[in-house]
Amino acid sequence: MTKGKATIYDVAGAAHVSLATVSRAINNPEKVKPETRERVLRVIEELGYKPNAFAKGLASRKSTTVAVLVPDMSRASIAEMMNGIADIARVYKYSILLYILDNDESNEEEVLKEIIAAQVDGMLYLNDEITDKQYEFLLKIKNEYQIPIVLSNTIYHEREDIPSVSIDYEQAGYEITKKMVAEGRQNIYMVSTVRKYMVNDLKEKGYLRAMKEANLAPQIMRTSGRISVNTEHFNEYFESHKVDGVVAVRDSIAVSFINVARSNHVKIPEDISVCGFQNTKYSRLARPNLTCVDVPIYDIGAVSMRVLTKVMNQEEIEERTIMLEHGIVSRGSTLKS
Amino acid sequence: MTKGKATIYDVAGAAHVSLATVSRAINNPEKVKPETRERVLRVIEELGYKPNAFAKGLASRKSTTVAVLVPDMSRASIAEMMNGIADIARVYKYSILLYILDNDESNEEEVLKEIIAAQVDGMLYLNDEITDKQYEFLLKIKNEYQIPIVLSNTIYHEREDIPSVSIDYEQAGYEITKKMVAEGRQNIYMVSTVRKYMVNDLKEKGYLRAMKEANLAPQIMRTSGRISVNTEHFNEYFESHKVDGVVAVRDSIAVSFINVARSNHVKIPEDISVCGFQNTKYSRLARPNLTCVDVPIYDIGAVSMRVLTKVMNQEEIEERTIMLEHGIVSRGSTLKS
DNA sequence: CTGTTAGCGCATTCAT
DNA sequence: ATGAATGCGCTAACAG
Repeated sequence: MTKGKATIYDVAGAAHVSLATVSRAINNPEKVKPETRERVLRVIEELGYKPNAFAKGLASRKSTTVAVLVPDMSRASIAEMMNGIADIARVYKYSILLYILDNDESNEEEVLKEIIAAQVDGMLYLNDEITDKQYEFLLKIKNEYQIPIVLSNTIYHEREDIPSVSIDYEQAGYEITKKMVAEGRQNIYMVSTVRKYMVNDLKEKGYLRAMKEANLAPQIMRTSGRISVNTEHFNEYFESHKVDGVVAVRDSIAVSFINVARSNHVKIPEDISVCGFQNTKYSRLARPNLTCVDVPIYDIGAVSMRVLTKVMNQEEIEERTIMLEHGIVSRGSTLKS
Repeated sequence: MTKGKATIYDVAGAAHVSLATVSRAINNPEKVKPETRERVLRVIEELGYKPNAFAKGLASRKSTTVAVLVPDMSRASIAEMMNGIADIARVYKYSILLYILDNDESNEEEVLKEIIAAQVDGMLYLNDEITDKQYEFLLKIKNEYQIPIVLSNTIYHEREDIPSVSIDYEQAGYEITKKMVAEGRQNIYMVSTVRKYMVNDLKEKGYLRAMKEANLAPQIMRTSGRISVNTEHFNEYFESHKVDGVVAVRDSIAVSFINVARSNHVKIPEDISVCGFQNTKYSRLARPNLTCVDVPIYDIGAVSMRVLTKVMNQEEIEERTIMLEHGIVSRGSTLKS
C-alpha cells in the first residue's frame, strides 16, 4: 500500500540513518558507504519513495525543468521539434513545462510570470519568426532574471545575444534555386508568403543570390498560407505569366501549386519544375513526389535542447549561432539531373 | 532592477504588513481590508513579485499543474489536441508538464516517478490506442496515488473507471460507409491498419454494421502506415480485386490510395469513391479533395482538459464517457449526393 | 562517512 | 482584520 506518501524521514527511519544520508544516497551516491547506500536504496524501493519536487526545488533552487514556448502546436515543424526536445530532455533528466502562446501578445507578461514563478532552469523558444518586441521580451528574461534561453529554428537578424539553432536558410534557398538553374529553367519564381517571416526572408535572399549569379530575372510571388486563397492566386498567374520553375517556401504551398498546375493541364516536371521546403509528409503524399530542401527539424529540436543544457551548466558553447546541415531531396517534381 | 528575487517577506516589509496578510491579499482577497489589500497589491506590482511556485506547492500541496502524456507529438491529431488543452488550461490557470512517451514501455515507471514527484494535480492521457498494461498503469496512478486522470481520444473497451472524451468512432464509421452505400457502391473496402488500434477497430465495427445492413460483403484490407509500403499494397489490389468504394481509417491512407488509383488511370470519384477520417490538412491538399469524417480534434483536447478541471475540483461529472459530435465533410473524392 | 541544524518561500492555524 | 508561529520535504553547510 505504497501510497506515495513516504517522505525522506520515513526512509531515514526505516533505514536507520539520518535524512541527510538518504539525501546523499540519492544525489551524491559516492559520498556514502556502499553498504549503507544499498540499504537506503532498498528501503526507497520498498516504500516506493519519490522525492517531492517542490521541496527539492525549494531547497536547491533548481527545478530541472525547462520551459518550452511555442506558437500553435499544430504546425508540423513545431511538433516534430518537440519530439527532439523531449528525447534529449529525458536524457538529461529535465522536465518540460509547455507554454503555447496566444496570437495576441497581451498574455506574454502573464506567461513570463508563470515562468518566473515556476523557477525553470532554462527556456526554449520555438518559432518561425520573432518580432523585435518578442526578442526584447526574451532578452529581458535572460538578463533580468538570468534564465538561460536558446532559440530553436528562430532567426533574428544577425544578433547573437541569444544562442540559436537552425539551418542556413539563405544557403538552402540558394542551393535549391541553383538546382532549377542547372535544369535550364529560365523563368524561376519563388512563391513566398505575404506575411514576412524572417526565415522566408532568408530563403528569398538565397533565391535572389542564385538568380543574380545566373543572370536571370528574379520574380517573387507572395501568397497567403491559406489553401483556398492560393488556388485563385495561382490560377491568375497561369493566365498572365510565363513560368517554368517554382521554388516554394513551404511544402504545402508547393503542393497547392502543383495541384493548380495539373488541373490547368500543365505537366510537372516537364513544363514546370517545382520544389518545396522542409520535407514534410506532404512531399511524399503529393504526385509527383515533391523535390525539396530537407530540414532536419527533429535535430534542430534535439540540438537546441542539448545546447540549453550546456548553457544551464555554465559550459562554454563554441558558437552562439549553430547551423545544422540541410539536404536536398530530389523527387519527381523536378527533372532528373 | 526587479530581479525577480523579491519574496513575500520583501512585499510584507515594504507594505508594512505581515507576510500572512500578503498571502491573504493574493489568495483570499475578501479576507483583507480593501485599503490594505490595495496597498499590498501595489507593492507587489512595484517589486515585480512573483510567488515562488515551489514554496507555494510545498505549503499548499497543490501544484496547479497537470501532466499531459502523449506518444509522438508529430502526429497531427495529437498536436492539435494540445492546442485545445493548452487554451483551456490557461483559462483555469493550470500549467502543463509535457511527457512524450517512448515506444518502449520500460520508461513508464520512470515517467510515473516524475509525475508523482512533480505533484501534479491531474493528468491527461492522449493516444489512439492503449494496451491493457498501459490501462492498468493509469488505473494504478489514479487509485494508488489519487491523481485524477482523463483520457483524450483514447478508447478502452467499455470500461469507465477513467473518464474519457472522444467521438463515437463506431457511429462515424457506420455513417461514412452508409454514404458510400447511398451512392450505390457495391464493392466497398475498408482500408485499415495492420496494427490493431482500438479506434480503428471501432471504425471497422461501424463499417461492418453498415455493410451488413446493406447486404453487402465486407472487405477489410490492412496496410501499414508507411506510404511506400501502401503503394505496393494498393497496386496489387488493383490487379486482382474489384473495388468501387474505399473508406480509409486515416486521411493520409486515403490520399495514398487516391494517388495509386490515379496513376493506374482509375477515375476518382467516378470509378472509385474514396473517403478518409479526420479532416486533416491532407484532405484539402489532395486532388480531388477528400471527403471525410470530420473529427473535432481541438475540441476533444479542450473538453478533456475541462473535464479534468472538474474532476480535480471534485465536481460531479455527468458521464464518464463523453462523445463529441462529429461531422462528415463532402468533397470531390465522392459523388455529389 | 554520517548526523545535526538551519533555512528555502509560502499557506495556514491560532491568537489577538 | 491582522500578526506570530509552525510546518510542508528537502538540500546544504557544518560538525563530528
